[in-house]
Amino acid sequence: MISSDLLTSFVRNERSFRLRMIENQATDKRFLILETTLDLVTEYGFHATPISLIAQRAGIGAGTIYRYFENKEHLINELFTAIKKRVIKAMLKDYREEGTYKERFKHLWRNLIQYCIEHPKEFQFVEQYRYAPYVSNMTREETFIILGPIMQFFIESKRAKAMKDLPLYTIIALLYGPIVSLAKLHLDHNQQLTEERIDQASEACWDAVSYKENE
Amino acid sequence: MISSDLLTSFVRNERSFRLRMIENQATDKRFLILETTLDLVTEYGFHATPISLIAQRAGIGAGTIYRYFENKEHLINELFTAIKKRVIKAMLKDYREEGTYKERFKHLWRNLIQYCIEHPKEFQFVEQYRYAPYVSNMTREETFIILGPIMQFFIESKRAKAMKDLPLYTIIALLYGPIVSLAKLHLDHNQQLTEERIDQASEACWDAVSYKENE
Amino acid sequence: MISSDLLTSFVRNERSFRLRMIENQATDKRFLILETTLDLVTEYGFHATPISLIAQRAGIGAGTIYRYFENKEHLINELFTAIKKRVIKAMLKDYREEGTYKERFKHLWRNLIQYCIEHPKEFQFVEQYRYAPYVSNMTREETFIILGPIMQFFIESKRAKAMKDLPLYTIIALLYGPIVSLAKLHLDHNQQLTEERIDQASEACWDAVSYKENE
Amino acid sequence: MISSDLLTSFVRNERSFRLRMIENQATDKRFLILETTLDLVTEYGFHATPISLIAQRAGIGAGTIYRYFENKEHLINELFTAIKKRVIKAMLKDYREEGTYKERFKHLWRNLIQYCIEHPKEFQFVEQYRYAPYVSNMTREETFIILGPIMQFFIESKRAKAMKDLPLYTIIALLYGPIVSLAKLHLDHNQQLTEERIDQASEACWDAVSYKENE
DNA sequence: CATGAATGAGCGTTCATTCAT
DNA sequence: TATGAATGAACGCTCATTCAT
Repeated sequence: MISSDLLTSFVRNERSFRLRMIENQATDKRFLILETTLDLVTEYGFHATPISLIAQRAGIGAGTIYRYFENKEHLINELFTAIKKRVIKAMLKDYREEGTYKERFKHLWRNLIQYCIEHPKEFQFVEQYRYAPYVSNMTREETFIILGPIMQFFIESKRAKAMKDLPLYTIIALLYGPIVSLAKLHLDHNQQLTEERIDQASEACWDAVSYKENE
Repeated sequence: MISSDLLTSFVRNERSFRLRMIENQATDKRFLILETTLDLVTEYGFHATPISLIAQRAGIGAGTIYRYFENKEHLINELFTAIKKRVIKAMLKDYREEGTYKERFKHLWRNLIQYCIEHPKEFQFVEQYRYAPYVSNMTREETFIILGPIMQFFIESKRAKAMKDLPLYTIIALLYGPIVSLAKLHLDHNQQLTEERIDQASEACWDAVSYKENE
Repeated sequence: MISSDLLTSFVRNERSFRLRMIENQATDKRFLILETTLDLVTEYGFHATPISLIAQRAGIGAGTIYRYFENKEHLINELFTAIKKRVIKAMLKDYREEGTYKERFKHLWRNLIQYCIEHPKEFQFVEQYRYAPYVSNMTREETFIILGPIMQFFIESKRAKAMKDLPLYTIIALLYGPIVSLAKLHLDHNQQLTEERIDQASEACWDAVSYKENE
Repeated sequence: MISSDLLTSFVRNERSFRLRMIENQATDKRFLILETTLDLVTEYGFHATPISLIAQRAGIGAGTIYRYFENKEHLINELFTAIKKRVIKAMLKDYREEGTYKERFKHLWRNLIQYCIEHPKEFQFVEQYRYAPYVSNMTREETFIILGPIMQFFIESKRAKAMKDLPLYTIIALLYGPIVSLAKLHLDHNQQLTEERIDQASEACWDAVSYKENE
């Protein structure tokens, strides 16, 4: 005979298990919709991927999408934010605040370009909708908040005279710009961006922002 | 009585004059449509600018646009090509194959960023539709043909050991990438990209692609 | 030890009690749905009040409504009938078959207009859906059955020469029509329908259907 | 040989003829849409008659409707106003400011009920949408402006002591209410509203608003 | 050649209804 | 029995494109 406590406990666990299942199912469906949207929007563009197609490809009803996202614009914005977070996370992967500034820079820089190359859809999506009129400003501002740690690195590097005393915006442009261009050229022309080339480019970028004597 | 030859000649001239007029009118109308499209597409985005609005703003009938462009996609593509040509032309403005490589580089680089800043609509348009799925690949390849002279400069610079021996793609990415990023930040955040900052950035770009000892 | 009879009886009572509870709960829920529907439909109109909203406002699940009503149309029809019954009941409140015909008429008439003014939602609902295509004819015929007692009054009044010998339909129109119009004007224009004005109007209505010399 | 004046005149007439044709075509199409809408909305109700059905029944494209009406709501509102104007016009048909007040009243009253009976669709439409939430208030106010002449009649009648000194709203309710009720009953129950019955009813209405001694 | 009225396919979105839990 | 997530048909509306004038 099972003790009443054990039974109660079982029932409670059973319920919380179910709740978790339901929650997970919902999360999964959200995720499914987002990923399907990413696929299609990258392939066809925002306006050429009707909600109905997303639903079809996701294997769900069109109306279901509206249970998870207020409308198409919100869906895109959430996808945007989700990807941005992944990008930042990837960039900071295995990053430690140790070693020379150059080493730390190269770590971050390579993480980022690696992600762009390995996740072409995410990269294309972000680049395509970066300044599209229907990506809300709030989303763009959010970006800056999550970018905080990286900004901190730049500021420190400048203070330590490892980097030139350039405005933050200039530094970002000098480092992020080439990544975008390289990734675009890589993906568009299907030409191999080898380890060697990535290294060359990262060295060149460091040359752009660092003092010459500062090796 | 007028000689038949003269009359024939007059008639021929008359006709060719008319043809030229018509041609010019036609050219003007093409131009008018393209410029109006640029204005509207930059402001509202491709899918938010109906053909009817372009016609209205251009002061012509909607059907007329279809006499000059096969359809909306072709219109965008032609606009894309037209702007690209203007960009290259602006980049090569006052460019002479004289002086040091650095000087020549800085001339080209500044010409380009200057154009982007002074022609925000053209810049935004190109950036926005650069990798949009409905901009045909042909157009993108055409770009490379008109970019010929600039490529030539890079090849020469490398040969003269003024530039590092990097793949052309890498060089383009290192120089063009920051321009795009800077211009975007400038236009988006309305923060002044002063002469000083432009110079700083161009110096940094040169540092990226040139040998350190190579001043 | 309890006698088996008593136990049986207890169980039976227990069951019938439960049944009654369930019945009451069911009745309550039906009522709750109907009232919520009335509120919302009056405020937003039939097609602007989704089932889901009714469910939400009623604090129940959307599916539950379908346990009580076959579909939305049936729900409206039942609401219609329910309100009609209330109207008739209100009209006959404190009505006695005594006094002069005029007095009795005025009692009924005032009861009716009073109800319309005091229950604007019910009034509006009935008026709005009176001849809507989706209110079934059966419902309208039912009205006539419950209107029996009032019809009786008209017939008697005519027989007693207190009322003109007009067709029943004409009498109804002459008495009910002004009530609807007055109530509509009252509710729509928020102008006070004072006791005095109600009395004036009821007198006028009596003048319409009674013989002049018949005071 | 035709004189140049005549030719010019012909051309001018020709053009204006064409313009008129175009104008008429447009007017005709507007009218066609309005009448088709009236038919369908009366039959099925506003929300049960999709734009697509109106287009189909009118033999035009769905999009065409939007060239003539901003949206569905506007279409309904314009139909509402158009019908109201017809009603007022019908009411004032052959009306002269001569004869006794009673005669004049009966003329107006009979005109109105006649119109309601002879134009059941127009009548039903107005009654159905009179206080529907999507009929704008402006439209309702417009009604009062076109009703001006009739209001004038009431005011004069009261001043001449032909009518009781009742508020205007009360008079309207006493006279218009029965018309609506009679017409509804007539149309709903398919029972003949004979000349005799109409006369009886109009007499009764006059009794309602006039002084007894005032024959 | 230029026009713009007409078209209708196709979109985003809603919501009555179902059904697994 | 009650729920509410899921569905998908159906809606209002837009706009690229055509074609009679």
